[in-house]
Amino acid sequence: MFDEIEILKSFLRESKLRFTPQRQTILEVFLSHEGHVEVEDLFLNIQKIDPSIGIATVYRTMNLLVECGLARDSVLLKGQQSFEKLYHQSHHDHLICTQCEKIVEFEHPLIEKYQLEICHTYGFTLNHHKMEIYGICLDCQK
Amino acid sequence: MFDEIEILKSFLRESKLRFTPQRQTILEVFLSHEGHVEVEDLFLNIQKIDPSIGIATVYRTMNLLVECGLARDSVLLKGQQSFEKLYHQSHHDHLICTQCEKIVEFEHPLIEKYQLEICHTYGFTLNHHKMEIYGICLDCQK
DNA sequence: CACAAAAATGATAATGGATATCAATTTAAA
DNA sequence: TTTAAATTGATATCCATTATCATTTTTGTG
Repeated sequence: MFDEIEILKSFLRESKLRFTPQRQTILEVFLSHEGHVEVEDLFLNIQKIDPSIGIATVYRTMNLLVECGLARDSVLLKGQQSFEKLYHQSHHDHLICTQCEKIVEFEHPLIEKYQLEICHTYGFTLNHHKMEIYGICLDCQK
Repeated sequence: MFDEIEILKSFLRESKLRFTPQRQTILEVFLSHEGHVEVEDLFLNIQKIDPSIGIATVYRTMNLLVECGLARDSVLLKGQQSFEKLYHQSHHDHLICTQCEKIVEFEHPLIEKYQLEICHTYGFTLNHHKMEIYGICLDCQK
């Protein structure tokens, strides 16, 4: 919580931008969400705290959070733009139920290893990866 | 080429829809593309063959192709809707250069194996998966 | 503390991709 | 051939996101 605000502050300082109450509120509400957040949900929760904040500022600020590495675009929900936390999150992949759209996050160390192999084979320098497995969860199988 | 048209035809028959010249043209142009196609590119190439086909028909037909399993939404390019072939394609994952956006398709048998393990752990029935590795390709490293 | 310059904000207009509408055309089947 | 249903293309509409702009806020300087 503390760290993230410091990261945003120093990013803004370096870019000659300003740390404003609106930006703080938006960051805090974003951090309070687990997993993947759509802009709409984010906006609703932000307005509970400060109804004067406009949707344009939310979009602008979320783009800043992506730039400074605190958030990234989540590619799970196609219709709307959505985000997930990046900093202080252990890397995880996604198991997605195709029926109820439940999302489970998981880690598998060997997948991390094989992606290195693959990069080597094709001469790529590894950056990051995304893996999504689609299936039907226990609840929906009943 | 032949198979795909038969699949579309029988899907349309079952749904009491009709196989039209426009739908045939759109399917053929779609199949002639390798990898991931944006609607815009698809539309341009369709118009070279039949300039009277409208953009609405392209969207409508692509949705039919997704419904009958010949295509699926590609999640690589976020801005525009884009598609990739599903039928007669061996399953592959993607290696993406974050600099030039080049896409290399690869397969790794062990990844197929570990996703089964993961599904078992969480009680999911496996459906399919998607994996994307991001890095910098040889050309861009120079 | 006051003041000027730069940046941020909120309201709203503009944009652009995707979908809905509708009159005209085409198709299938009787 | 005739009729009902589906399809088409043109275009209006929708809606998420971005751009614009007048106003407000912030920062830093004297």
